Amino acid sequence: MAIIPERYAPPPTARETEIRLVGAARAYGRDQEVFGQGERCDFVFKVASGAVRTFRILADGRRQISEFHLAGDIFGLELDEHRHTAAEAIGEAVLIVARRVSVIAEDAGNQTALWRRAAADLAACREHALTLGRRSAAERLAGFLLEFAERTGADAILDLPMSRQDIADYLGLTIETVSRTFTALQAEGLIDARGCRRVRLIDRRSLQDLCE
Amino acid sequence: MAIIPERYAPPPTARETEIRLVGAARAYGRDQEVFGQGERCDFVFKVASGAVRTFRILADGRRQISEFHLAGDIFGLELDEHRHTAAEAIGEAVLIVARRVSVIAEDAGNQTALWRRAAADLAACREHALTLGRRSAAERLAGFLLEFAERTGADAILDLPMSRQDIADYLGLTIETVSRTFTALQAEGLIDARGCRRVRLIDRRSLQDLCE
DNA sequence: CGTCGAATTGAAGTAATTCAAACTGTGTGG
DNA sequence: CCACACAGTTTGAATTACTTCAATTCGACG
Repeated sequence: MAIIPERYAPPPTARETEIRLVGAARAYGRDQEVFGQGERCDFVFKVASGAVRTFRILADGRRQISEFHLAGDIFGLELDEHRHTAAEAIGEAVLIVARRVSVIAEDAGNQTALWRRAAADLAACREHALTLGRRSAAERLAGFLLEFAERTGADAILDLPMSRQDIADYLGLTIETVSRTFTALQAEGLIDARGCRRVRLIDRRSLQDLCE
Repeated sequence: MAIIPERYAPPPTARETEIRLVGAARAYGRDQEVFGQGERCDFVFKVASGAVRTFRILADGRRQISEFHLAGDIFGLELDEHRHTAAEAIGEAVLIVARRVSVIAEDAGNQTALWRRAAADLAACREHALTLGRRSAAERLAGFLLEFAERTGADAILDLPMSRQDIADYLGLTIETVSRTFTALQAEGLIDARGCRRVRLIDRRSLQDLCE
């Protein structure tokens, strides 16, 4: 098949695409549940401030964090009637809460935005799957730090809102392995971990190389 | 916040949702590339017969298969201008090839279908991430066999189109571990592997229990 | 029946886990 | 203001699930 290039406007990047979402603000405390697995999904959320984790858990408690949601991110919109994932505030957080029906029952423009959002999340999830399936602990952590830096637009100093346990459950590792890997990256001079929530990226290029 | 249940029509399940897709049929041979990572994504595909793998690869060749696409499945629709994933026919396959623009530049109805498809894929990808991050080899393989059985509507006998290497790269394992795990599941009487492409599910309940 | 790629099996090695102890830093009460 | 408590983190030692490397064995096809 001849692949014939054709022109179309480059789509806006993931996080620029705006879904119209109107609702009330609500404050959540540390580790407070936003919604649980199996609940009806009648609401959609947008992070006004703070951070949220969405995750799936197995019966024996093993947890896989799907995503961390930071200020500006929309989350909690699922296809199914009931939730496949759960969500909790990581620290103090303020969320905009909107009715699901007000978001999905809209015009074609919003439908397109909806699709863009899902497609961007899907691409990110596939990248995450590659990390979980095929990368080493050091590669996972390096990738996580760079991803976080990019998302927050941080220069070199990162203030991580999440605990080591959260990072471990995001990266498919144990808390001990995450901790040891932080230590190792520091020993190699790639990062400077000043306190467990603050990290300075020293050698970004080497971190990048780690993730290929 | 009071969670007020509200009624809305249950959405059709993932694979029922039809995206209008018109295009020409094209035959692919074993392991033939459908598209590569980085290529422009001007086309969308639907499997008429056979099976396709989509995957991401790292610079050193490590591969993570994102999905297996079977008859009726649509794939290859990405948000970005360039492909983040690659696709290859697993065996002989016939695909319907449609222009991307003919799919995304449509009415609200199709936009909704587009979103449903992406949302369903996203839910599946998150489940996959849970598997890759948190499940053991036996749990992964049991889950894979059950997922395949459900998707193909097979009663007990499965005819797997993909090799052990494909399964390994889908499950984030090595080919040897997959092979050993097949042997182990057989030894425990959960499956009967008659030839490496044909599997009979004997104790579905126990397989289900393995995945929780 | 022989060939060749794919799959299985075996033995040794290793990255990450598990279990356990020590440390750190932050908030609290004396 | 210091000592204490405690939750989170780091470090250490032992274990293990999975990988790696190396032979076989299987099975499809000429």
